[in-house]
Amino acid sequence: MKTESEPQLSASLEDYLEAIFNLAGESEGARSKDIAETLSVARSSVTGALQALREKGLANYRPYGCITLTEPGRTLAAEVVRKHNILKSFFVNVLGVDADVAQQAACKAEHALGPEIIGRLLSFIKYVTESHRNGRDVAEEFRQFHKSRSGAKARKAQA
Amino acid sequence: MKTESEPQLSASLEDYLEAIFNLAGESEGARSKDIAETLSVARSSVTGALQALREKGLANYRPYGCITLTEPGRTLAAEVVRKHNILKSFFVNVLGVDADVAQQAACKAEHALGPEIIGRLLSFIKYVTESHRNGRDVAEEFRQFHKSRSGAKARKAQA
DNA sequence: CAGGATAGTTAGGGACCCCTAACTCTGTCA
DNA sequence: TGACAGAGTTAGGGGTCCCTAACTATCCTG
Repeated sequence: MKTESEPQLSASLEDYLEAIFNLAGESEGARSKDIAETLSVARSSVTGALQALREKGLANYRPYGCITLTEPGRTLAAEVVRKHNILKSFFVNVLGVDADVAQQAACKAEHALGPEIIGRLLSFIKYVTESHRNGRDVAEEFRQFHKSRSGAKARKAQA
Repeated sequence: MKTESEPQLSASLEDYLEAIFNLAGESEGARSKDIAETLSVARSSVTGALQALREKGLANYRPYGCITLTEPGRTLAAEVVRKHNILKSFFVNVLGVDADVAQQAACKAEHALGPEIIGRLLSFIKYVTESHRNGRDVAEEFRQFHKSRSGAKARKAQA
């Protein structure tokens, strides 16, 4: 007997889950229209996704009703959000990328990386942070390194 | 006039491009069967992809003929391969992930990250490598850090 | 309460990507 | 040379995801 299979959520459905999680956090339940705006998608696409999420037991949804996540849905969404934040933090705080570039990249890459790499990335961020407290700021050192490198490149290109 | 649009290659077609690039490098032109094996895909799917790549001017292909890349195709493929290698190198040499896990993750993530982040990642690998030569091996330091952290976690979980 | 604005849904269709089954082509070996 | 094996293709179909257009429900305000 198998009431609920674990069907490897698609990247797209993960995005919907994440959006609902974020929107439902701010208010009480998400609105279809806001999900559509968040994901830059037509409202009708949201309806379809909600039906899929309901079938998988991840979202509480009935036509014209307000949208919340089930317990398993919340768990899954939280994991996606966690990945997202770890990636964004790595891009911003270690690599020194702009927040909005990091945001977009995290959104795409979060579907591609498994727990092994995500775990190490988190660990790495902690390592870099501690290096900062220990007076050997790896992130800052790298930023200097990168600046001088790319500066040299740019000068070369201009010649 | 615009003879050749640049249609944002899909992740799937990028994978085909990469496979052809790698296979054609080893011998003279790739074989459909080997592409199918490399990508774990049916042979008929390869035919479809080849037609798409030909239409985009990226692959030289005619039915039953041998498969090579055009000049623009090679350029694009080289860029994909470059991304792939940078990611894999970061996963292996900085994060200390197993080669095969890194390989798979790089394959998925390479489609998600833009030039800005890839560039910085490359820079970061160089930085870590130099830190090694300078007697302050960031990668090694991190591996120790990660080991002690995950060790502590494991011990905690066992208690 | 009526009617309009807005939100949400359904219907229908397209793009992409993959599959299996059945066919055709090609090269090789007796 | 003829026939077989294996490579490659075509036909047909399924799944996902998205869109527009048109319809329906809901809400709010006069």
